Amino acid sequence: MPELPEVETIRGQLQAQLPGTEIVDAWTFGTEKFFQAPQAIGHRITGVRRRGKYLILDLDDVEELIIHLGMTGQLSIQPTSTGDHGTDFGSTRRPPHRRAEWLLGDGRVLEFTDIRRFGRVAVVDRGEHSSLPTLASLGPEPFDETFTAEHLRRAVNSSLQPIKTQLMSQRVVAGLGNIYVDEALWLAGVHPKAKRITKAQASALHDAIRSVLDKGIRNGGTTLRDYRDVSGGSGSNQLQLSCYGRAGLPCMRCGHTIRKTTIAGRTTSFCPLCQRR
DNA sequence: CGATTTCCCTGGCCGC
DNA sequence: TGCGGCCAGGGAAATC
Repeated sequence: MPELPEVETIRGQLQAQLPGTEIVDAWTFGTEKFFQAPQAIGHRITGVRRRGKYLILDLDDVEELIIHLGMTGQLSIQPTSTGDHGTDFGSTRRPPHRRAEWLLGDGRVLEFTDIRRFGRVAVVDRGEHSSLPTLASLGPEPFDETFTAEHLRRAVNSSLQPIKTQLMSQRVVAGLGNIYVDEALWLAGVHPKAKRITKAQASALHDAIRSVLDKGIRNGGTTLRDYRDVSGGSGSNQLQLSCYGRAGLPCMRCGHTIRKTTIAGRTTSFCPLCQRR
């Protein structure tokens, strides 16, 4: 369940290791979500950016290799010296959930493993995101100056959908998923089914969103089950969660029992006392 | 066009 | 021990 903090952690590690290297070969699992991986062959990686939960590897500043990790996607970089790969890259035996690999000019291999195949790989002209509708209509980055409390209030109040549904849509603000939405709403004291928020609530929620994401990044992400960084390491933010996954347990602020409900098809935890409608 | 629903996937876990 | 059933959930497509 990589959300913004997990993807940002990975982005930083890739940015430290990839720029300047050329992609000289590629392999793909072959199904629709991954088959574009070889289109990156022949390009040099010039930088690694992130938009929401999407990783964007700039290719010669004219194309982009876009990787979404979905629910269980993991990236790793292996040196050739491990002997992991044979001399014939194309016919190397691979683990069962490997979805794509990119052979780099210096012999290293960028590997994409994704058990449940909710991830996705795309190669597009720079900035051409129409084939990825969510990316194309993504809201502002939460740490960008264009993401303000007023933007948040206006966007939320312009729709009749519950606030959690809106925050999950990626259109109001980019990068939040189930974990950090529950954390932010709890921290701000806003009910997940609220349909209108006051200026004071918008301000509190704006700050809470930045706060929980910043904390997540500083903790190297939340590892509940599958998430690992590029080195295979776990994050530690799962030890710092205040609300997500705590249904039935006492609220860490007021002691009332955290309740569980379903919103937009997603399990939602909240404190009925701290987060009133 | 916006809102709602369904589907994609597999491993882990629970109860019998 | 084995197995059916359920759950996790981001995003895209289909439907309303």
